[in-house]
Amino acid sequence: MEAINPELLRGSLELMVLSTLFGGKKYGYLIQSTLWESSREVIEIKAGTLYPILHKLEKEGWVKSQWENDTGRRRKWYELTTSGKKQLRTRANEWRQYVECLRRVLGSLGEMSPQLA
Amino acid sequence: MEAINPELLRGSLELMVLSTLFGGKKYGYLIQSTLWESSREVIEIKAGTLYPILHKLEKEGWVKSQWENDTGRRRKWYELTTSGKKQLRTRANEWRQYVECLRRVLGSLGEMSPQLA
DNA sequence: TCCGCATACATTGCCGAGCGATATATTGCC
DNA sequence: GGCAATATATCGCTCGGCAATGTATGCGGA
Repeated sequence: MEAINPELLRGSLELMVLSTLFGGKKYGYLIQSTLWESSREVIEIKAGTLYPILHKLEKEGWVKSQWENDTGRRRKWYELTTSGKKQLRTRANEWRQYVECLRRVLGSLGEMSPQLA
Repeated sequence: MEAINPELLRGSLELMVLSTLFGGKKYGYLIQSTLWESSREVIEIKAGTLYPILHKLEKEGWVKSQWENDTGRRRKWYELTTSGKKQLRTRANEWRQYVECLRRVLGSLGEMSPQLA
């Protein structure tokens, strides 16, 4: 018995952050609001979750950051690195595989009384 | 800003166990192997995870159990209750909504170099 | 016969994700 | 002047999942 990467049984927030940065360079607070909107007001990543994730992503070399000093607001801009894009591709594929897997496991529920919501 | 049930950001193992029991009455070890097969050798729920889940599901009233005393092997059979079926329906819908949500968030990745795996 | 493996259930303790709470500082509006 | 929104950061808690461990039985092969 061998199994899938157990990491993605747990959260997919890192994936979402990486994905959001794929849309272009962003700072923390902007990542929060972008994610909130792209998920149609569903995913509300908390500050206490987001910043530690960003620090980790940087430590792993998947993003690089730069402080903005010119304008008034103090902002730290994050950008995907090459290895970050690779990581994103990997994670996205793992996610798709996991979804497909769950689809199979839940397959038999098709016959369940199909009450939506 | 309001958000979805944060529980399913975490694991979906309870959902999988409930779903497996929808296929009929089963004992712990059989749930493990059924899940393993229905997921095509991907989901390997560990004993240290499964049994605490089953105890919790019973405590919540979503399953009921009965010890098998006739045959040699000592087995505890679990069965979905009515409220358990309702719970399963709810959880399955939450899962589908979450998947749809992620699909939207990852939507922009469609243009990413489409290397499979 | 008996050793080892699969079966079968259970509990304890650890790890780590996500979050609430809190802290700090600035901008903009009423 | 005061309050909300913006912006980043850290600490400590909770809880899911799992490795490790314990116990016990049935079965096949050497």
